[in-house]
Amino acid sequence: MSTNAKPYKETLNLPITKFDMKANLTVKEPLFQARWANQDLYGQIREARKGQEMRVLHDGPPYANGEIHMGHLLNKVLKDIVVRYLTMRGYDSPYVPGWDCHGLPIEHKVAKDLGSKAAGMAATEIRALCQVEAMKWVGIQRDQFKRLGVSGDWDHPYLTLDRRYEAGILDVLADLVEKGYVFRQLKPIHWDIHDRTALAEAELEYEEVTSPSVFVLFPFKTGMPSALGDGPWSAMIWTTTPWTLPANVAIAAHPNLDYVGVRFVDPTTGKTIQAVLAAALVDKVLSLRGITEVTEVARFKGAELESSTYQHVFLPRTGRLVMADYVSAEDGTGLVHTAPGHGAEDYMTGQKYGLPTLSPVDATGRFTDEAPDWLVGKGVFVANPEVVAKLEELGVLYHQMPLRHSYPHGWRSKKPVIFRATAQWFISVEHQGLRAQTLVAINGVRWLPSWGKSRIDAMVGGRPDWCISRQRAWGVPIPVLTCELTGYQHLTATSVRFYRDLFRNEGANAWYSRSVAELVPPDLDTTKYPVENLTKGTDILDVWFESGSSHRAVLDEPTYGLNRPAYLYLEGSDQHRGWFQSSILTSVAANGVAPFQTVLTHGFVVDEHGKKMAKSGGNAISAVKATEQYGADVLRLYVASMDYAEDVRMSEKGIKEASEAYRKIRNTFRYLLGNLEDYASFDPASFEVADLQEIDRWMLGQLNALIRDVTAAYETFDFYRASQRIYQFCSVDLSSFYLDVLKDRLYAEAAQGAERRAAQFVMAKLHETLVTMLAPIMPHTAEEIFDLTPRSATKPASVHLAYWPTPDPSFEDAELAARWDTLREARESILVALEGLRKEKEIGSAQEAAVAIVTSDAKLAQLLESNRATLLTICMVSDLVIVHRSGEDNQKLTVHASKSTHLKCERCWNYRQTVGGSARHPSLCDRCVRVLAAFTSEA
RNA sequence: GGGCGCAUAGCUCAGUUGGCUAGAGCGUACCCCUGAUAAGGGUAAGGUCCCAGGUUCGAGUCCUGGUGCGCCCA
Repeated sequence: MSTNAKPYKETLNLPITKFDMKANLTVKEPLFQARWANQDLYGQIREARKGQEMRVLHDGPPYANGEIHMGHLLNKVLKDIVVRYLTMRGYDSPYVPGWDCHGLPIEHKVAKDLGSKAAGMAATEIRALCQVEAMKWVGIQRDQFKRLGVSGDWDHPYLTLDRRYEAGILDVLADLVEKGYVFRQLKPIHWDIHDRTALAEAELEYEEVTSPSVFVLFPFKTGMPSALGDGPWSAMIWTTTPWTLPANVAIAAHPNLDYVGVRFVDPTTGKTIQAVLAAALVDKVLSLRGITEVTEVARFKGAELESSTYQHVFLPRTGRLVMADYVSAEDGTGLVHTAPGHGAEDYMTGQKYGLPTLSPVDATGRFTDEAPDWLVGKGVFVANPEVVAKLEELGVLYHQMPLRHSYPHGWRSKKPVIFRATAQWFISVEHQGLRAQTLVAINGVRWLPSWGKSRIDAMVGGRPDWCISRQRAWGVPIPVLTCELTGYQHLTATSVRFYRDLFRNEGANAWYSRSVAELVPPDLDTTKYPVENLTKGTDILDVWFESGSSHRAVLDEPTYGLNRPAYLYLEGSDQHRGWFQSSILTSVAANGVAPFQTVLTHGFVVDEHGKKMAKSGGNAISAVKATEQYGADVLRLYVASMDYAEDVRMSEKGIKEASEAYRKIRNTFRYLLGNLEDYASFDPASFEVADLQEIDRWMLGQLNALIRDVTAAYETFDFYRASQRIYQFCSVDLSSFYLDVLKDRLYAEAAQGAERRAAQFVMAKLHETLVTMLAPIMPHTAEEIFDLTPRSATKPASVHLAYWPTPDPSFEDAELAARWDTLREARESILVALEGLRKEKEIGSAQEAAVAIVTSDAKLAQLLESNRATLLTICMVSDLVIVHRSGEDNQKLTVHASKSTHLKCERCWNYRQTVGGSARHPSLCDRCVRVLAAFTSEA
């Protein structure tokens, strides 16, 4: 008999499964995706949840340009996890992905490809090329998002270039026009005087140039700080753009900086000069002309200058001193020449103080007749020396010198650009208290993390009016007709709605392709403004206005089947300034309420050192390549394992660690499936709960706790808590404990016996629960597992149609759980003792050992004694005795382990006293003899 | 320069209202098993809790100031 160990092995119930240990995700995932597409799983889910409470995660549209990167992956995977979870919880949670298709980067790309040809092309032609470019990337990104396993209505996404969407944008605009939010105002923008075109920040290239820098004395008129005493005093300003002096209306100082009034003698003219400038810059400025003798007359804070006025040096204009935080004592004089028509900061300050925005310069960079006579018709750069000469002539030029500095140039013309004020369209944030209303609406939204609220609060609270016009071709036109004779501009709610309907039928291209006569809206009086005098506006809307209108264009659009307000907006934290803000502003202005109930933000993907991940930085991991190499489920598990509220660190090492975690989870399922292979034929209705052993009940109690914890984590979008909890459960509670302990029962007991069936009952529960709770994170693997799940007749067609698990109250047992804590502690001590024996080469497996526990704690001894059989089982040792020694002071237990003196059962490998008790099976223990007897009779 | 954040073992995370001899899993090292086997089990080592002050009997936890990193703005 000693030679036929093999036949005994064949009487064991060893695991069998078709579920491969090797995931092979890169091959399998596309197959599952194809299958889901074929069976229209997304449609099935919609159908299954029809009529249930709706929870819409409204997709923020990524820009249709370039391949997806890790930031996209993070964002889309988080969204998909949310949507899948909500669906399993029974909500109707549709997901309509979108793309932001208009805007500068695409137009810029097209213009670059066209080169010099672009100049002569019609807007319609450029727009057609832009559309092709945008749609190309929509296609590419869509495939890449789908490859990540993101579930949604990919065949019907929303596109901002879609006719319906364009109409939606104008619908919002019409509301805002109707309510009086939209107005026109001058604003300085970057202007290329060579190409006669407006430029965006992204179209500027900075190059070194030499400019004439001048120090100019502007005489104070009134309100100077009293410490200065009697005048005359001058404010000394410094500028590198003398040509902007005709537009000077103010001088800016920093309120907290120290300023001084100094008296010195001009070494050339011998005249005494009294000038005010920043205290920190006096020595530097005077040394420019070698002046060493100086008297400080007074010293004061910049704030004291606020009420003073001055006389413009060559214009009959009184300017005023204003306060600005951007003023520094780094260079210049600490007093900044301010021309709101010729600078971005100047403009902001001008808005704050209600200063006029002067810009007496035409599109070619020549002074208009609003400028002084001696400048009219001259180009601004040509005029620089003339302005300097004039200053000198007037005796207000303290000093001049050439300065080498970086200056913006047009990307195409390569020529220096200027700031020039042009009329732009704005949305007033003060009109009808829009700012205040928005702040109230912000207060009613749930911001996650909570600091998101203070962030957007500060941004909305401090933002200026919203400039919504752009001088570009690729976007939705601001549909305004201008009468060239009178200058009248027609933009009314009626006209905008007229174009809305037109765009809905023909798209925004109609504005460019149709004649003016065809575009006359019903409320425009052509007797007053004859058609021949009308021209079409060439401005388009800011793309943030476009995407910010998605609550109207998408959520309110019946064809998408969504609703408003959205349950959730989920984007990176940069969108507090971007989409969240543009959305809530337009929504509050148009509808009076926020478009979302909850706003969840995530951080940015950074590298392993916490540095930003950038293509140019050489530290970027390609999302597309990583997916091809590791599989979407691994990356999804990786994303789900990190707290995205902060920056998300991603590295090759991290992905490898995620792969290991994935394999551990996968193997746990493989083991569950391997032992459930014959469970399909088992009727669970015939199962007696009473057959469950104590460890099984304990396990089901643990599973309840797991369900509760994981559900709570999903509810608060803390997926990392969920995935880590599940992972540790698989590793600690299952693999290294419960499933390990279960082996003896699963393998050695009778296949159909109550002992093994009880174990399988628990394993089936574990399997079913875990696969459901993991499905949002690893949808492909979950489906693969679900396919192989026993009792396939009653289960849904896909795990993604299943419902979220709930704890089973019948397995709540606090007494049992507490007792098991003690038992597991005892087990820990026993394992340490076994390791000692192993080191001494006394034993290999635990089964070879016999253990004695000694304790002076009577209660503990009693508890252990009454659970002796259980403890024996969970430690997998062959023998166990508990000794209570009352005299000793070892309160804790002591473990004595030794090699078992029993013989090894050839079938179950336990060392038992009963081995040899059967004549028929002399190498087996009594249990195996009993099982074999039944086995034989069954067969 | 300003606003909003973040900083605990190699990695990912725990550490309620200040009481910690700072925990978990993974990874690592070593060992066992060979009936989950490109698997499984065990044991162990690993931290001046970013730095410097302060409050307190006591601070990873509170305050102040730095440093580094991210987003947004200038």
